[in-house]
Amino acid sequence: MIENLVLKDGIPIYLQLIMHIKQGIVSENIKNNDEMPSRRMVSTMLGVNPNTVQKAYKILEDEGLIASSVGAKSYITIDENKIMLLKQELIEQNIKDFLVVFKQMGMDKKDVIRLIENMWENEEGK
Amino acid sequence: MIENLVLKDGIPIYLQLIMHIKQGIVSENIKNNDEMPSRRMVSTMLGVNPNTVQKAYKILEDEGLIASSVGAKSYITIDENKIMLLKQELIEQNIKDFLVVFKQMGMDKKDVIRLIENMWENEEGK
Amino acid sequence: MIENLVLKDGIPIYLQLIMHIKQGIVSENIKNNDEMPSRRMVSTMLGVNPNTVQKAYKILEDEGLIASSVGAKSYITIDENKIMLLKQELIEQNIKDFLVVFKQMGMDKKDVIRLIENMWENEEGK
Amino acid sequence: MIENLVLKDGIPIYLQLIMHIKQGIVSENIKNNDEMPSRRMVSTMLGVNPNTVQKAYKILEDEGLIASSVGAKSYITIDENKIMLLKQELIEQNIKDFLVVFKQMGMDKKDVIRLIENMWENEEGK
DNA sequence: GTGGTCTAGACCACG
DNA sequence: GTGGTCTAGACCACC
Repeated sequence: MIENLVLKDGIPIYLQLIMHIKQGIVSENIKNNDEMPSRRMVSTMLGVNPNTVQKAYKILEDEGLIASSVGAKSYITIDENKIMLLKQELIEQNIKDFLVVFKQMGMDKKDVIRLIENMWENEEGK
Repeated sequence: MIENLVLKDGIPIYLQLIMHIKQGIVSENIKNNDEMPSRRMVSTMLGVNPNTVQKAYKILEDEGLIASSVGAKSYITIDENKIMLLKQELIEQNIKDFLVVFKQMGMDKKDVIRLIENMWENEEGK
Repeated sequence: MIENLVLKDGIPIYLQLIMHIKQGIVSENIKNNDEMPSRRMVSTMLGVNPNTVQKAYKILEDEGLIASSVGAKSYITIDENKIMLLKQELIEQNIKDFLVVFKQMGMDKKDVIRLIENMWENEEGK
Repeated sequence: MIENLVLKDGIPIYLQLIMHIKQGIVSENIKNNDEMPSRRMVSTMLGVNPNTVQKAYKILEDEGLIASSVGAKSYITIDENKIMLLKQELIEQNIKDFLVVFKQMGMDKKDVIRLIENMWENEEGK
Protein backbone atom coordinates (compact mmCIF):
# COMPACT_ATOMS: atom_id res chain seq x y z
CA MET A 1 0.00 0.00 0.00
CA ILE A 2 2.78 2.40 0.86
CA GLU A 3 4.96 1.02 -1.89
CA ASN A 4 3.11 3.00 -4.58
CA LEU A 5 3.78 6.38 -3.02
CA VAL A 6 6.20 8.59 -4.94
CA LEU A 7 6.97 11.74 -3.00
CA LYS A 8 6.74 15.07 -4.76
CA ASP A 9 8.61 18.25 -3.92
CA GLY A 10 6.93 21.34 -2.55
CA ILE A 11 4.22 19.56 -0.58
CA PRO A 12 4.95 18.57 3.03
CA ILE A 13 5.82 14.89 3.23
CA TYR A 14 3.51 14.15 6.14
CA LEU A 15 0.55 15.56 4.18
CA GLN A 16 1.37 13.39 1.17
CA LEU A 17 1.53 10.38 3.47
CA ILE A 18 -1.86 11.21 4.99
CA MET A 19 -3.50 11.68 1.60
CA HIS A 20 -1.99 8.48 0.25
CA ILE A 21 -3.19 6.41 3.19
CA LYS A 22 -6.68 7.89 2.98
CA GLN A 23 -6.79 7.09 -0.72
CA GLY A 24 -5.77 3.53 0.13
CA ILE A 25 -8.51 3.29 2.71
CA VAL A 26 -11.27 4.31 0.31
CA SER A 27 -9.97 1.88 -2.31
CA GLU A 28 -11.23 -0.90 -0.06
CA ASN A 29 -7.83 -2.51 -0.36
CA ILE A 30 -7.52 -1.59 3.27
CA LYS A 31 -10.34 -2.75 5.46
CA ASN A 32 -11.42 -2.20 9.00
CA ASN A 33 -9.10 -3.88 11.53
CA ASP A 34 -6.33 -4.18 8.98
CA GLU A 35 -2.87 -3.71 10.39
CA MET A 36 -0.95 -0.56 9.45
CA PRO A 37 2.69 -0.94 8.41
CA SER A 38 5.00 0.05 11.26
CA ARG A 39 6.38 3.58 11.39
CA ARG A 40 9.88 2.22 11.08
CA MET A 41 9.07 0.21 7.98
CA VAL A 42 7.39 3.14 6.28
CA SER A 43 10.25 5.46 7.14
CA THR A 44 12.85 3.15 5.63
CA MET A 45 10.72 2.36 2.57
CA LEU A 46 10.24 6.02 1.76
CA GLY A 47 13.60 7.17 2.99
CA VAL A 48 12.16 9.76 5.33
CA ASN A 49 12.63 10.48 8.99
CA PRO A 50 10.60 8.35 11.47
CA ASN A 51 9.41 11.60 13.07
CA THR A 52 7.71 12.53 9.83
CA VAL A 53 5.84 9.23 9.63
CA GLN A 54 4.92 9.58 13.29
CA LYS A 55 3.44 12.99 12.56
CA ALA A 56 1.21 11.60 9.83
CA TYR A 57 0.09 8.64 11.96
CA LYS A 58 -0.63 10.97 14.85
CA ILE A 59 -2.93 13.10 12.72
CA LEU A 60 -4.73 10.08 11.29
CA GLU A 61 -5.15 8.91 14.86
CA ASP A 62 -6.57 12.25 15.93
CA GLU A 63 -9.06 11.99 13.06
CA GLY A 64 -10.12 8.59 14.33
CA LEU A 65 -9.00 6.67 11.25
CA ILE A 66 -6.38 4.56 12.96
CA ALA A 67 -5.81 3.49 16.56
CA SER A 68 -2.56 2.59 18.21
CA SER A 69 -1.44 1.77 21.71
CA VAL A 70 2.10 2.15 22.99
CA GLY A 71 4.42 -0.62 21.91
CA ALA A 72 1.73 -2.18 19.76
CA LYS A 73 0.76 -2.16 16.10
CA SER A 74 -1.70 0.34 14.64
CA TYR A 75 -5.00 -0.78 13.19
CA ILE A 76 -7.56 0.73 10.90
CA THR A 77 -10.61 1.41 13.05
CA ILE A 78 -13.04 3.08 10.74
CA ASP A 79 -16.57 1.87 10.05
CA GLU A 80 -18.08 1.35 6.63
CA ASN A 81 -20.22 4.47 6.78
CA LYS A 82 -17.29 6.71 7.47
CA ILE A 83 -15.37 5.09 4.63
CA MET A 84 -18.17 5.83 2.19
CA LEU A 85 -18.27 9.46 3.27
CA LEU A 86 -14.50 9.79 3.00
CA LYS A 87 -14.54 8.15 -0.40
CA GLN A 88 -17.22 10.50 -1.68
CA GLU A 89 -15.32 13.47 -0.36
CA LEU A 90 -11.94 12.47 -1.79
CA ILE A 91 -13.32 11.57 -5.21
CA GLU A 92 -15.30 14.74 -5.51
CA GLN A 93 -12.39 16.93 -4.46
CA ASN A 94 -9.90 15.24 -6.76
CA ILE A 95 -12.16 15.25 -9.80
CA LYS A 96 -12.93 18.91 -9.16
CA ASP A 97 -9.25 19.79 -8.89
CA PHE A 98 -8.61 17.83 -12.06
CA LEU A 99 -11.30 19.70 -13.97
CA VAL A 100 -10.14 23.10 -12.74
CA VAL A 101 -6.63 22.46 -14.03
CA PHE A 102 -7.67 21.29 -17.48
CA LYS A 103 -10.31 23.95 -17.94
CA GLN A 104 -7.76 26.60 -16.98
CA MET A 105 -5.53 25.14 -19.69
CA GLY A 106 -8.35 25.76 -22.17
CA MET A 107 -9.14 22.14 -22.93
CA ASP A 108 -12.62 20.75 -23.57
CA LYS A 109 -14.22 17.55 -22.30
CA LYS A 110 -13.39 15.48 -25.37
CA ASP A 111 -9.70 16.36 -25.22
CA VAL A 112 -9.47 15.41 -21.59
CA ILE A 113 -11.24 12.09 -21.96
CA ARG A 114 -9.11 11.14 -24.92
CA LEU A 115 -5.98 11.96 -22.92
CA ILE A 116 -7.11 9.76 -20.08
CA GLU A 117 -7.86 6.89 -22.43
CA ASN A 118 -4.40 7.11 -23.93
CA MET A 119 -2.36 7.57 -20.81
CA TRP A 120 -4.23 5.05 -18.73
CA GLU A 121 -3.17 2.34 -21.12
CA ASN A 122 0.40 3.57 -21.35
CA GLU A 123 0.80 3.35 -17.61
CA GLU A 124 -0.79 -0.08 -17.52
CA GLY A 125 2.39 -2.01 -18.06
CA LYS A 126 4.18 -0.54 -15.10
CA MET B 1 -6.76 35.55 -15.56
CA ILE B 2 -5.79 35.49 -11.91
CA GLU B 3 -9.40 35.87 -10.85
CA ASN B 4 -10.12 32.16 -11.44
CA LEU B 5 -7.52 30.98 -8.98
CA VAL B 6 -8.85 29.44 -5.78
CA LEU B 7 -6.07 28.74 -3.34
CA LYS B 8 -5.84 25.37 -1.62
CA ASP B 9 -4.25 24.53 1.68
CA GLY B 10 -1.13 22.41 2.00
CA ILE B 11 0.49 23.49 -1.25
CA PRO B 12 2.73 26.58 -1.18
CA ILE B 13 0.85 29.58 -2.54
CA TYR B 14 3.68 30.67 -4.83
CA LEU B 15 3.68 27.22 -6.48
CA GLN B 16 -0.07 27.36 -7.04
CA LEU B 17 0.36 30.79 -8.60
CA ILE B 18 3.12 29.59 -10.91
CA MET B 19 1.07 26.60 -12.05
CA HIS B 20 -2.02 28.73 -12.59
CA ILE B 21 -0.18 31.27 -14.70
CA LYS B 22 1.51 28.57 -16.76
CA GLN B 23 -1.84 26.92 -17.36
CA GLY B 24 -3.22 30.28 -18.48
CA ILE B 25 -0.32 30.71 -20.88
CA VAL B 26 -0.85 27.36 -22.56
CA SER B 27 -4.60 28.04 -22.84
CA GLU B 28 -3.64 30.81 -25.26
CA ASN B 29 -5.77 33.22 -23.28
CA ILE B 30 -2.48 34.88 -22.44
CA LYS B 31 -0.30 35.85 -25.38
CA ASN B 32 3.22 36.99 -25.93
CA ASN B 33 3.84 40.64 -24.88
CA ASP B 34 0.70 40.66 -22.78
CA GLU B 35 0.96 42.80 -19.69
CA MET B 36 1.08 40.97 -16.38
CA PRO B 37 -0.99 42.30 -13.49
CA SER B 38 1.25 44.00 -10.92
CA ARG B 39 2.44 42.13 -7.83
CA ARG B 40 0.37 44.38 -5.60
CA MET B 41 -2.80 43.91 -7.62
CA VAL B 42 -2.50 40.13 -7.56
CA SER B 43 -1.64 40.15 -3.88
CA THR B 44 -4.77 42.09 -2.95
CA MET B 45 -6.95 40.01 -5.28
CA LEU B 46 -5.79 36.78 -3.68
CA GLY B 47 -5.42 38.16 -0.19
CA VAL B 48 -1.78 37.17 0.10
CA ASN B 49 1.42 39.10 0.73
CA PRO B 50 3.03 40.93 -2.22
CA ASN B 51 6.19 39.07 -1.40
CA THR B 52 4.59 35.74 -2.17
CA VAL B 53 3.53 36.99 -5.60
CA GLN B 54 7.00 38.41 -6.09
CA LYS B 55 8.50 35.00 -5.45
CA ALA B 56 6.28 33.39 -8.09
CA TYR B 57 7.01 36.12 -10.63
CA LYS B 58 10.73 35.88 -9.93
CA ILE B 59 10.74 32.17 -10.68
CA LEU B 60 8.72 32.67 -13.86
CA GLU B 61 11.22 35.35 -14.84
CA ASP B 62 14.15 33.00 -14.17
CA GLU B 63 12.42 30.45 -16.40
CA GLY B 64 12.18 33.06 -19.14
CA LEU B 65 8.38 33.26 -19.20
CA ILE B 66 8.04 36.88 -18.12
CA ALA B 67 10.24 39.98 -18.15
CA SER B 68 10.32 42.67 -15.46
CA SER B 69 12.09 45.97 -14.91
CA VAL B 70 11.82 48.17 -11.85
CA GLY B 71 9.34 51.00 -12.04
CA ALA B 72 7.66 49.46 -15.08
CA LYS B 73 5.14 46.74 -15.81
CA SER B 74 6.01 43.09 -16.37
CA TYR B 75 5.36 41.33 -19.65
CA ILE B 76 4.90 37.81 -20.95
CA THR B 77 7.84 36.79 -23.12
CA ILE B 78 7.24 33.41 -24.64
CA ASP B 79 7.04 32.34 -28.26
CA GLU B 80 4.71 29.79 -29.82
CA ASN B 81 7.22 26.99 -29.82
CA LYS B 82 7.92 27.28 -26.12
CA ILE B 83 4.19 27.40 -25.44
CA MET B 84 3.64 24.09 -27.22
CA LEU B 85 6.46 22.49 -25.26
CA LEU B 86 5.13 23.87 -22.00
CA LYS B 87 1.64 22.64 -22.82
CA GLN B 88 2.87 19.15 -23.52
CA GLU B 89 4.81 19.12 -20.30
CA LEU B 90 1.95 20.41 -18.15
CA ILE B 91 -0.61 18.03 -19.59
CA GLU B 92 1.60 15.02 -19.19
CA GLN B 93 2.56 15.83 -15.62
CA ASN B 94 -0.99 16.64 -14.51
CA ILE B 95 -2.60 13.63 -16.13
CA LYS B 96 0.03 11.39 -14.61
CA ASP B 97 -0.40 12.84 -11.12
CA PHE B 98 -4.17 12.50 -11.22
CA LEU B 99 -4.11 8.99 -12.62
CA VAL B 100 -1.86 7.91 -9.76
CA VAL B 101 -4.36 9.27 -7.27
CA PHE B 102 -7.39 7.74 -8.95
CA LYS B 103 -5.71 4.36 -9.26
CA GLN B 104 -4.61 4.47 -5.64
CA MET B 105 -8.27 5.09 -4.76
CA GLY B 106 -9.14 1.88 -6.56
CA MET B 107 -11.00 3.47 -9.46
CA ASP B 108 -10.86 2.10 -12.99
CA LYS B 109 -10.83 3.99 -16.25
CA LYS B 110 -14.59 3.80 -16.76
CA ASP B 111 -15.31 5.22 -13.30
CA VAL B 112 -13.05 8.19 -13.86
CA ILE B 113 -14.41 9.01 -17.28
CA ARG B 114 -17.99 8.73 -16.10
CA LEU B 115 -17.29 11.06 -13.18
CA ILE B 116 -15.64 13.57 -15.46
CA GLU B 117 -18.60 13.47 -17.84
CA ASN B 118 -20.98 14.15 -14.97
CA MET B 119 -19.06 16.80 -13.15
CA TRP B 120 -18.00 18.66 -16.26
CA GLU B 121 -21.64 19.38 -17.01
CA ASN B 122 -22.47 20.26 -13.42
CA GLU B 123 -19.77 22.88 -13.32
CA GLU B 124 -20.81 24.24 -16.68
CA GLY B 125 -23.35 26.69 -15.34
CA LYS B 126 -20.90 28.42 -13.03
CA MET C 1 31.48 68.48 -2.75
CA ILE C 2 29.19 65.82 -4.13
CA GLU C 3 31.77 64.79 -6.71
CA ASN C 4 33.75 62.75 -4.17
CA LEU C 5 30.87 60.50 -3.25
CA VAL C 6 31.21 56.90 -4.39
CA LEU C 7 28.05 54.95 -3.66
CA LYS C 8 28.34 51.58 -1.98
CA ASP C 9 25.96 48.67 -2.22
CA GLY C 10 23.83 47.51 0.68
CA ILE C 11 23.37 50.90 2.32
CA PRO C 12 20.38 53.03 1.25
CA ILE C 13 21.48 55.72 -1.17
CA TYR C 14 19.65 58.53 0.57
CA LEU C 15 21.47 57.70 3.82
CA GLN C 16 24.85 57.74 2.09
CA LEU C 17 23.95 61.12 0.62
CA ILE C 18 22.97 62.52 4.02
CA MET C 19 26.15 61.28 5.66
CA HIS C 20 28.30 62.61 2.86
CA ILE C 21 26.75 66.06 3.03
CA LYS C 22 27.07 66.17 6.80
CA GLN C 23 30.72 65.21 6.51
CA GLY C 24 31.17 68.02 4.00
CA ILE C 25 29.52 70.48 6.36
CA VAL C 26 31.84 69.68 9.25
CA SER C 27 34.88 69.92 6.98
CA GLU C 28 34.26 73.66 6.83
CA ASN C 29 34.43 73.43 3.10
CA ILE C 30 30.75 74.21 3.26
CA LYS C 31 29.86 77.25 5.28
CA ASN C 32 26.69 78.83 6.51
CA ASN C 33 24.64 80.37 3.69
CA ASP C 34 26.45 78.36 1.06
CA GLU C 35 24.29 77.25 -1.79
CA MET C 36 23.45 73.55 -2.08
CA PRO C 37 23.81 71.90 -5.49
CA SER C 38 20.39 71.46 -7.10
CA ARG C 39 18.57 68.16 -6.72
CA ARG C 40 18.68 67.70 -10.47
CA MET C 41 22.42 68.25 -10.68
CA VAL C 42 23.12 65.82 -7.86
CA SER C 43 20.82 63.21 -9.36
CA THR C 44 22.55 63.33 -12.74
CA MET C 45 26.05 63.43 -11.23
CA LEU C 46 25.39 60.35 -9.13
CA GLY C 47 23.14 58.62 -11.63
CA VAL C 48 20.32 58.20 -9.15
CA ASN C 49 16.66 59.10 -9.22
CA PRO C 50 15.73 62.72 -8.33
CA ASN C 51 13.25 61.32 -5.80
CA THR C 52 16.12 59.78 -3.89
CA VAL C 53 17.99 63.09 -3.72
CA GLN C 54 14.79 64.81 -2.71
CA LYS C 55 14.38 62.35 0.14
CA ALA C 56 17.84 63.13 1.48
CA TYR C 57 17.34 66.89 1.18
CA LYS C 58 13.98 66.62 2.90
CA ILE C 59 15.52 64.88 5.90
CA LEU C 60 18.37 67.40 6.13
CA GLU C 61 15.74 70.10 6.00
CA ASP C 62 13.74 68.47 8.80
CA GLU C 63 16.92 68.36 10.86
CA GLY C 64 17.38 72.10 10.30
CA LEU C 65 20.66 71.78 8.39
CA ILE C 66 19.41 73.20 5.11
CA ALA C 67 16.52 75.43 4.14
CA SER C 68 14.71 75.56 0.84
CA SER C 69 11.69 77.35 -0.54
CA VAL C 70 9.68 76.19 -3.51
CA GLY C 71 11.27 76.99 -6.84
CA ALA C 72 14.38 78.35 -5.17
CA LYS C 73 17.84 77.09 -4.29
CA SER C 74 18.63 75.43 -0.97
CA TYR C 75 21.05 77.00 1.47
CA ILE C 76 23.04 75.79 4.41
CA THR C 77 21.51 77.45 7.44
CA ILE C 78 23.39 76.07 10.38
CA ASP C 79 25.23 78.12 12.96
CA GLU C 80 28.81 77.58 14.04
CA ASN C 81 27.87 76.02 17.37
CA LYS C 82 25.77 73.38 15.77
CA ILE C 83 28.54 72.62 13.32
CA MET C 84 31.01 72.07 16.12
CA LEU C 85 28.63 69.68 17.85
CA LEU C 86 27.95 67.81 14.64
CA LYS C 87 31.67 67.60 13.91
CA GLN C 88 32.44 66.23 17.34
CA GLU C 89 29.67 63.66 17.01
CA LEU C 90 30.64 62.48 13.53
CA ILE C 91 34.33 62.22 14.29
CA GLU C 92 33.78 60.34 17.50
CA GLN C 93 31.36 57.91 15.92
CA ASN C 94 33.57 57.22 12.90
CA ILE C 95 36.73 56.75 14.88
CA LYS C 96 34.89 54.42 17.23
CA ASP C 97 33.51 52.37 14.35
CA PHE C 98 37.00 52.26 12.87
CA LEU C 99 38.53 51.00 16.09
CA VAL C 100 35.83 48.37 16.60
CA VAL C 101 36.50 46.89 13.18
CA PHE C 102 40.24 46.69 13.53
CA LYS C 103 40.18 45.41 17.08
CA GLN C 104 37.73 42.70 16.02
CA MET C 105 40.26 41.76 13.35
CA GLY C 106 42.83 41.26 16.11
CA MET C 107 45.12 44.16 15.19
CA ASP C 108 46.97 46.35 17.66
CA LYS C 109 47.44 50.13 17.66
CA LYS C 110 50.84 50.06 15.97
CA ASP C 111 49.56 47.94 13.06
CA VAL C 112 46.64 50.26 12.46
CA ILE C 113 48.66 53.45 12.55
CA ARG C 114 51.24 52.01 10.19
CA LEU C 115 48.48 51.01 7.79
CA ILE C 116 47.04 54.52 7.82
CA GLU C 117 50.46 56.04 7.20
CA ASN C 118 50.98 53.82 4.19
CA MET C 119 47.58 54.03 2.60
CA TRP C 120 47.12 57.74 3.16
CA GLU C 121 50.14 58.42 0.97
CA ASN C 122 49.10 55.91 -1.65
CA GLU C 123 45.76 57.60 -2.11
CA GLU C 124 47.37 61.03 -2.21
CA GLY C 125 47.96 61.04 -5.93
CA LYS C 126 44.37 60.42 -6.82
CA MET D 1 32.66 35.85 19.20
CA ILE D 2 29.22 37.14 18.37
CA GLU D 3 28.88 38.74 21.77
CA ASN D 4 31.05 41.72 20.72
CA LEU D 5 28.77 42.73 17.87
CA VAL D 6 26.81 45.93 18.40
CA LEU D 7 24.33 46.48 15.62
CA LYS D 8 24.09 49.86 13.90
CA ASP D 9 21.14 51.37 12.14
CA GLY D 10 21.04 51.95 8.39
CA ILE D 11 23.17 48.98 7.40
CA PRO D 12 21.40 45.65 6.80
CA ILE D 13 21.81 43.40 9.82
CA TYR D 14 22.84 40.37 7.78
CA LEU D 15 25.70 42.37 6.21
CA GLN D 16 26.91 43.51 9.62
CA LEU D 17 26.84 39.90 10.77
CA ILE D 18 28.82 38.72 7.75
CA MET D 19 31.45 41.39 8.20
CA HIS D 20 31.72 40.71 11.92
CA ILE D 21 32.21 36.99 11.42
CA LYS D 22 34.78 37.54 8.68
CA GLN D 23 36.66 39.93 10.91
CA GLY D 24 36.61 37.30 13.65
CA ILE D 25 37.97 34.71 11.24
CA VAL D 26 40.94 36.84 10.19
CA SER D 27 41.69 37.68 13.83
CA GLU D 28 42.56 33.99 14.20
CA ASN D 29 40.30 33.82 17.22
CA ILE D 30 38.19 31.55 15.06
CA LYS D 31 39.97 28.57 13.55
CA ASN D 32 39.25 25.98 10.92
CA ASN D 33 36.74 23.31 12.02
CA ASP D 34 35.51 25.51 14.84
CA GLU D 35 31.83 25.09 15.61
CA MET D 36 29.57 28.00 14.68
CA PRO D 37 26.90 29.06 17.14
CA SER D 38 23.45 27.96 15.94
CA ARG D 39 21.19 30.38 14.06
CA ARG D 40 18.75 30.42 16.94
CA MET D 41 21.38 31.16 19.53
CA VAL D 42 22.78 34.07 17.55
CA SER D 43 19.31 35.37 16.83
CA THR D 44 18.36 35.50 20.50
CA MET D 45 21.73 36.97 21.50
CA LEU D 46 21.34 39.80 19.00
CA GLY D 47 17.59 40.13 19.32
CA VAL D 48 16.98 39.59 15.61
CA ASN D 49 14.98 37.05 13.64
CA PRO D 50 16.54 33.61 13.01
CA ASN D 51 15.90 34.20 9.35
CA THR D 52 18.25 37.16 9.28
CA VAL D 53 21.03 35.04 10.77
CA GLN D 54 20.17 32.28 8.31
CA LYS D 55 20.65 34.71 5.44
CA ALA D 56 24.12 35.68 6.66
CA TYR D 57 25.14 32.05 7.25
CA LYS D 58 23.83 31.08 3.81
CA ILE D 59 26.00 33.70 2.12
CA LEU D 60 29.05 32.68 4.13
CA GLU D 61 28.34 29.10 3.10
CA ASP D 62 28.07 30.10 -0.57
CA GLU D 63 31.43 31.82 -0.20
CA GLY D 64 32.89 28.59 1.18
CA LEU D 65 33.66 29.94 4.66
CA ILE D 66 31.33 27.67 6.61
CA ALA D 67 29.67 24.30 6.05
CA SER D 68 26.18 23.32 7.22
CA SER D 69 24.02 20.22 7.14
CA VAL D 70 20.45 19.95 8.39
CA GLY D 71 19.98 18.62 11.87
CA ALA D 72 23.65 19.17 12.67
CA LYS D 73 25.93 22.02 13.68
CA SER D 74 27.71 24.33 11.25
CA TYR D 75 31.47 24.52 11.03
CA ILE D 76 34.14 26.91 9.83
CA THR D 77 35.86 25.56 6.74
CA ILE D 78 38.69 27.82 5.73
CA ASP D 79 42.39 27.13 5.40
CA GLU D 80 45.28 29.39 6.31
CA ASN D 81 45.86 30.61 2.78
CA LYS D 82 42.31 31.76 2.33
CA ILE D 83 42.44 33.48 5.71
CA MET D 84 45.46 35.54 4.69
CA LEU D 85 43.77 36.57 1.45
CA LEU D 86 40.58 37.47 3.28
CA LYS D 87 42.53 39.48 5.84
CA GLN D 88 44.31 41.47 3.16
CA GLU D 89 41.02 42.16 1.43
CA LEU D 90 39.19 43.24 4.57
CA ILE D 91 41.96 45.52 5.77
CA GLU D 92 42.35 47.22 2.44
CA GLN D 93 38.63 47.80 1.99
CA ASN D 94 38.06 49.07 5.52
CA ILE D 95 41.04 51.39 5.58
CA LYS D 96 40.01 52.82 2.25
CA ASP D 97 36.41 53.40 3.32
CA PHE D 98 37.43 55.13 6.52
CA LEU D 99 40.07 57.29 4.87
CA VAL D 100 37.47 58.54 2.39
CA VAL D 101 35.23 59.57 5.26
CA PHE D 102 37.96 61.25 7.26
CA LYS D 103 39.24 63.14 4.23
CA GLN D 104 35.72 64.22 3.34
CA MET D 105 35.45 65.59 6.89
CA GLY D 106 38.52 67.69 6.21
CA MET D 107 40.88 65.87 8.55
CA ASP D 108 44.56 65.33 7.79
CA LYS D 109 46.69 62.32 8.58
CA LYS D 110 48.03 63.77 11.84
CA ASP D 111 44.51 64.47 13.16
CA VAL D 112 43.36 60.94 12.47
CA ILE D 113 46.38 59.28 14.02
CA ARG D 114 46.19 61.46 17.12
CA LEU D 115 42.50 60.63 17.55
CA ILE D 116 43.19 56.94 17.20
CA GLU D 117 45.98 57.12 19.77
CA ASN D 118 43.66 58.83 22.23
CA MET D 119 40.56 56.75 21.71
CA TRP D 120 42.38 53.44 21.58
CA GLU D 121 43.56 53.96 25.15
CA ASN D 122 40.16 55.20 26.32
CA GLU D 123 38.48 52.08 25.08
CA GLU D 124 41.15 49.88 26.56
CA GLY D 125 39.49 49.42 29.95
CA LYS D 126 36.25 48.08 28.50
C1' DG E 1 17.96 20.50 19.67
C1' DT E 2 19.67 21.46 14.27
C1' DG E 3 19.31 23.77 9.38
C1' DG E 4 15.88 25.22 5.75
C1' DT E 5 11.52 27.30 3.69
C1' DC E 6 7.07 29.94 3.27
C1' DT E 7 4.35 33.85 4.25
C1' DA E 8 3.90 38.49 6.00
C1' DG E 9 4.82 43.62 6.40
C1' DA E 10 7.68 47.58 5.84
C1' DC E 11 10.92 49.98 3.23
C1' DC E 12 13.92 51.39 -0.91
C1' DA E 13 14.74 53.02 -5.68
C1' DC E 14 12.66 53.99 -9.89
C1' DG E 15 9.08 55.86 -13.79
C1' DG F 1 2.11 53.86 -9.36
C1' DT F 2 6.12 49.94 -10.55
C1' DG F 3 9.63 46.02 -9.17
C1' DG F 4 13.02 44.59 -5.47
C1' DT F 5 14.95 43.77 -0.65
C1' DC F 6 15.21 43.25 4.50
C1' DT F 7 13.32 41.68 8.70
C1' DA F 8 9.99 38.94 11.20
C1' DG F 9 7.38 34.67 12.70
C1' DA F 10 5.70 30.08 11.92
C1' DC F 11 6.39 25.69 10.11
C1' DC F 12 8.91 21.49 8.04
C1' DA F 13 12.31 17.70 8.04
C1' DC F 14 16.12 15.88 10.32
C1' DC F 15 19.59 14.35 14.39
